[in-house]
Amino acid sequence: MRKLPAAFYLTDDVIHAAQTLLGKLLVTRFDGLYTSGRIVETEAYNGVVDRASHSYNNRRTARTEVQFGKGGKAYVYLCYGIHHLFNVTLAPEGHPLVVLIRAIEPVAGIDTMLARANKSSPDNSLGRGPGNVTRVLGIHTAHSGDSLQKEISIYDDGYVLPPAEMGVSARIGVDYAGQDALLPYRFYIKGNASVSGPLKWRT
DNA sequence: CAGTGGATCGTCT
DNA sequence: GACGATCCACTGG
Repeated sequence: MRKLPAAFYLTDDVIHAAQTLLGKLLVTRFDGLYTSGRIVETEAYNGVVDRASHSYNNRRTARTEVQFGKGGKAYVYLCYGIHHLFNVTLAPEGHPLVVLIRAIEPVAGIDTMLARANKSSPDNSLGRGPGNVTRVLGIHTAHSGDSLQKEISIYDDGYVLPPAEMGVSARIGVDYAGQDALLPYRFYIKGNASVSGPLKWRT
C-alpha cells in the first residue's frame, strides 16, 4: 500500500490520470471510521476548453476556485440539490483539470458504508454512481478543497489493470455540452459489477 | 432491461 | 428564476 504522492497530481495529462486512477483505492478516515473502495469508473474534465467542465472558458467562481489551485485536492460540489460529487484536482496552479470518480467497488469498512447508505446488506449498487460514492465514503461539499494526503487519500495497492480490460466511452449526463459530450473521456473496468451507466457502457 | 418522473437546493444569470 | 457531471421507485416487456 503506497499513498499516491503529491507529485502524481501535478500532471497536465488529465486523460492519462483518469486512466491511471482506475484500480486505485480511494480511502476516507472520518471520526475514526475507515472506509475504502477500488476506483472502477472515472471521467476526465479537460478544463477551459471542455464545454462539459465547470471551468469551461476560464470561468472562475467561488465554487470552482479549487480547480484552479495546485492539483492534489478534492473538488466536491452539489448536483441536483441532493448528490455530492467527488473529483480529484490535477495540474499546476492555473490549470483547472479534474477527474470525476463515478464508481467504487467497496473494499473495507462495508458496515460503515451500509450505515451511511441506510442499507442492511451489500449489493452492487453500494458504490455505483458518483452520488453513491460520496454517500458511502462520507464525503460531502464541506470537504471541497481538502488535501488528498489527509482524511481523504488515494492508494496504490499493486493492483494492475490489464489494458484489454479498460473500457472507454463518452461521458454520462453531459448532453448540454454539445460536441464535447461525445468525447471519449469516460474510463471503466470492463465487466466490474460496480460500474454505472447503460449496459453497453459497462462491458 | 428500458423508460419515465419526482425529489431537492446551491449556484449562476 | 432556471437548471443541473444523479438516484430511486415504479411501470411494462
